[in-house]
Amino acid sequence: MRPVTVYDIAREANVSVATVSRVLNNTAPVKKETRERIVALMHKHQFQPNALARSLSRKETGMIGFILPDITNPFFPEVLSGFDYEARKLGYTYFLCDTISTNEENERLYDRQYERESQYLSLLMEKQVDGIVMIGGRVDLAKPGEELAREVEEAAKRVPVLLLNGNLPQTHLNRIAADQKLGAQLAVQHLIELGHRDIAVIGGYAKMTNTQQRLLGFRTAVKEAGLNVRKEWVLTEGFSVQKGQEFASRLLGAKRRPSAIFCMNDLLAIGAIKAAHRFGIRVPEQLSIVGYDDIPQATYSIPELTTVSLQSQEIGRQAAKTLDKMIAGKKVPRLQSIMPELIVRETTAPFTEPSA
Amino acid sequence: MRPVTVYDIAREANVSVATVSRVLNNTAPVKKETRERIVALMHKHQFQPNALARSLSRKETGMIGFILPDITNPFFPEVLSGFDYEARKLGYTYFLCDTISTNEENERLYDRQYERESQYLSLLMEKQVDGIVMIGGRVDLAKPGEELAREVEEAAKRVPVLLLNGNLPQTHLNRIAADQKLGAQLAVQHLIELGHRDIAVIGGYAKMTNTQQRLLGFRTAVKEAGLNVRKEWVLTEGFSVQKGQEFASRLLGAKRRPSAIFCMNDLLAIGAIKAAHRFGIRVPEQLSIVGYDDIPQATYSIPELTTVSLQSQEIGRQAAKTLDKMIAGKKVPRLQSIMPELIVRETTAPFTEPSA
DNA sequence: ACCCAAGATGAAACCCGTTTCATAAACGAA
DNA sequence: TTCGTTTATGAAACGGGTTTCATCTTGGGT
Repeated sequence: MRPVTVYDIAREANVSVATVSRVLNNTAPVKKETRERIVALMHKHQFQPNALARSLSRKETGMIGFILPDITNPFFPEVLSGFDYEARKLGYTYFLCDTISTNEENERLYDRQYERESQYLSLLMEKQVDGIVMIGGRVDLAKPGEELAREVEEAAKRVPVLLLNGNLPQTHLNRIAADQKLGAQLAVQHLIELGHRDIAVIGGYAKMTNTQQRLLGFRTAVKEAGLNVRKEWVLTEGFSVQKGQEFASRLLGAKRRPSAIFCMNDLLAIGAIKAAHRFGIRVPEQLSIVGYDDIPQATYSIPELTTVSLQSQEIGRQAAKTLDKMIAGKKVPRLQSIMPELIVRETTAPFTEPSA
Repeated sequence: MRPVTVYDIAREANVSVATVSRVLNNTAPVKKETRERIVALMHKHQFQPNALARSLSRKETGMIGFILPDITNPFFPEVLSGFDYEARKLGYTYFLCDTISTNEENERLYDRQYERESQYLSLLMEKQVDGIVMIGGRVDLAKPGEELAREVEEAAKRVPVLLLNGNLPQTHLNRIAADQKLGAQLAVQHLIELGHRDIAVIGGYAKMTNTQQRLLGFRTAVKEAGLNVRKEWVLTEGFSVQKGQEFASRLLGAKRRPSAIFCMNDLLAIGAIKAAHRFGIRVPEQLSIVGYDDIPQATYSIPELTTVSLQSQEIGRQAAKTLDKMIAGKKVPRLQSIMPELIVRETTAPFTEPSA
């Protein structure tokens, strides 16, 4: 059966479609009696306005595109859940756009991510979304090719675009980002206060803005304490538990080993804990570990992770609110900083001289 | 500036919009020369067809609604990622509909879930999605009120609806589900083969189909082995790490304690490991633990979790493929069963008499 | 009793594609 | 050369709402 339309209602109520539209949207006064008649008919037929038609003429859809690199990385569901909370309140629905590629074996490949982002960008514009938020991927690449950046800027001319936790150098797009440098500083200062002097960093990707920022924070904190950074204690290129385990094993297997490890995210930290366990090194008594992100899993491990909270949910919430303002044509600050916060749990302890 | 439309292209190319539409969709032969002229103009103006208008007349949108209870529960991103993979290949975009409520303090509330599901159901129909997939929530309630079930059925009359890992009694909706009973049996049989005779179960919600099925599997396996189930060793109502810790603490604090615990999901199992750790009980030497779901986090813990894999990604993939068929009007089996698989890792070991 | 503003409503245009139907031209077979 | 197909293309309707503009009532003020 054909769905019922405003025309059906209008005909049966002996009014024009204009009047039906008016009661539907409350956009002009309608005689009480007429209104009631129409409302009654709508209920009777379970009338549901066709959002496509409505959006087509209104030129607004209430739809947003949310582009992220990998939904199975627990950091993103956190952000998303904050975003969802506000977006829902504001009456938006959103398309989830995951840019990761997986092959038939479910292995995650990050190589075609930028291509995916481009595809989604234009797909979303065709779908006439009211706005787009991007997190990770290209947004977090320190030096994207001219072309990549231009595409995003091009999109931003047609529809509000908001970047989360990243940047696109040489563009001036609105963004919300945690202060990554500060976050790293917080973590490292904490270790230093505990008396650690031999501190390693693991993880991240050298090309990423966020990684560079965190590394910068690390270096700053270390230098401020009058210590220096040992090259072989800076291991990058990776963000997974697997990688964390690898990196930490390399550190712990060496003749001279650090007494503390700062990890670029919690997944790495979890891997580091596992590595320590394999080596029979007790955490935090013999090795302190700090993570980054404060994903829920940070409290699942034994011992629970000391980490830096990026207030992921908060970023998501702000994103929804800000994008809504942009859509409404209001001014919003070019950059909103989110303050990271150190969460001290169980993987850090005062430095003690190895008793052996 | 106003986006360019088929009319703009048509005018400039001195043809009618019909012809433009034809080259756009390749739906009828167009003279080569004309086609090239049009294509050139499209590129020149970066023409992007308005998906709303197209969908409005085509009566198909390429949009799907994906309703799930809580994206921060790592099981769902897994399913979603499989779904994403196939859906993308098939040319669909999807709305993510999270039905959880969060209050300002970010606490997750499950109380208004069914209400949310209803809202999303009608929202999605208004948006004219081509299909809807539902997982968790109402779909997993053993005895939904008449009204709740009817709503879903009502929706299913207008648009293909596919239920994942659940059921809606008294309706005959298509679904894809792992054999929950079998999964539980696998887990418990494994424990029994290891020599365990005192086995507890924790977690789940008594009202949920999945919980009931798993409980059934548990009971079946136990009885088949000639053992019996102790009431105080069946603790339900919860699915979180927190709850797992609570339940396990209760079991381990009692005078008589089980030698193995079967957990209704991995989160609970992680909680159980933590509890054991608090009690100074070694896993798996003194206590075997089996989880359920095989979320990625199952390998993050120390020791790594023995668990039952529901092949979450596979469920997601099947979902996309099946929904696509339904949309195309093809016949699909009413129920597709996914075989669970036991993944033996490190939290289970042969039973040994307490040495004390 | 008279006028103006506000209330109530309809006709028609508009949003931007797709699709049907009709017509004209080109092509190949008889 | 003629007829039946294809090929090529346009006019117009359609999908289902919103919105502008015009018209006709009413109600309140004086």
